[in-house]
Amino acid sequence: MARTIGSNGEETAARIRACALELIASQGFEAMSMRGLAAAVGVQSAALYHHFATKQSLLADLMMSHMRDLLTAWQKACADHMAGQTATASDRLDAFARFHIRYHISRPQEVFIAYMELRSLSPVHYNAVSELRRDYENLLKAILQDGVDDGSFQIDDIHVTAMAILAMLTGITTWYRPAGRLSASAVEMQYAAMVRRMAVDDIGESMPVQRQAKQ
Amino acid sequence: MARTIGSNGEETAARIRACALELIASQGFEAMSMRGLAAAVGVQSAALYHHFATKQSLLADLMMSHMRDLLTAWQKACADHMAGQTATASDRLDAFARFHIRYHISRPQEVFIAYMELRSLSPVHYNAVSELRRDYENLLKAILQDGVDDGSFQIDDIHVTAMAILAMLTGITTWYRPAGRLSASAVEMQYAAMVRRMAVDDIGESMPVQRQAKQ
DNA sequence: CTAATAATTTAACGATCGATCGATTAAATA
DNA sequence: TATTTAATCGATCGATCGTTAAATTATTAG
Repeated sequence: MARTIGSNGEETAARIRACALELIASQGFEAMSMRGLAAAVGVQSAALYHHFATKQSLLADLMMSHMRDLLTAWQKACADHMAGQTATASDRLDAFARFHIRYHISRPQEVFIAYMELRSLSPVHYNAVSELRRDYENLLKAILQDGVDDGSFQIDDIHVTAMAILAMLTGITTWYRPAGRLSASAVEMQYAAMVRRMAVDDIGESMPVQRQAKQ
Repeated sequence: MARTIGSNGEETAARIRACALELIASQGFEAMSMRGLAAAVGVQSAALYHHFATKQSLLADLMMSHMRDLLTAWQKACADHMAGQTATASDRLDAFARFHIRYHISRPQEVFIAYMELRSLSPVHYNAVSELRRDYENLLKAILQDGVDDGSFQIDDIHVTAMAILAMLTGITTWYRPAGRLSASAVEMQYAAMVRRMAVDDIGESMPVQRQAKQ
């Protein structure tokens, strides 16, 4: 026999993925040609098809990987930060916001593609990615619901608030640059504060249950 | 002589623009072919070049028109709503948010294209569109700055807050559907409330100037 | 009615697209 | 070493891309 697994093929596949991320993020999926991708990898275009069946399946692979990594990273962040102990809804919302910001700032290309190239996916792949995205959105919604149930959050509509928070946070990648005026941690802090304000209405006259004052 | 101006050409150009909006919004600019656009208009592809020099200039035309219409509409909304009289920063922020939501909800395709196809523009057109976009962002920033100056807003960073608000509001177009669970006015009300919370920190202990309680 | 011009069609150019084929190279097992 | 198979290359397929040139139709001024 010969080359069983992981000799050189996985390394090339990884390089293809990395180059595809860069090219798709900068040019868009439709604008990226397989020949251009092959040239960036340093290989002939035919070699790409040894690792990915079609251009479409390459995009699906990238987006599914991103969503799975995101969900896994959040599980790990949960396990790390609050090992065993139960946290308040406010703390969990804060942790979620900070996690989302950090993760998205550290992977701008994957995030950009995941939100921009949904329409380039075939219906089957679109549904698969959408399902994972819904899972992620539901994580935030569950936190918001808990906060509403125990009276610590004042929210009109869970879905609307969740969409607003996610759009606001994900939008960071459209303007944030590591070499810019603000550090990543400063951005994280400010956005986390805004998320808190969106869920907790600290207005004097309209207060329901007893308040646990954050910060 | 013959057909001087606006006989039939402008009508066709308008139909081209309308079909292009739909196709670009659903497929993306790169994925839309000039032949496909011509078929949607009900004309041969060569006829498109009588009205637009290139595919690129068609996109630039759509995006520039959108940005100009947006800025004009805001000026008109200002003139209508607060004729002559000076409004508080809080009222102006509320008006801006509601205007932005209404305008974007009523033109989902233009908005989607304006935010998604920036990278498909040539450098020259990109700079021109970016300039108009910066003008629009500065309208919001000026309101925020006024509110900070007179003590009615509690904001860490004007730029960050403006980016957050715009991302949050513009994101509405990614999930809102006219036939959906929520009416446009309900969405407008909820988002306007969230914007107010983001600018005005109604927390009890950290209060500076006297408060004008909204709503 | 005629001349001029706007608007559109027919036909095609060169380029590039995603994808495929068979041949070739490289590595690892038996 | 012989054999097997992963990996890549060189060449190319048919389709489609944006765009153009020339011919044709439609419209209006003079």
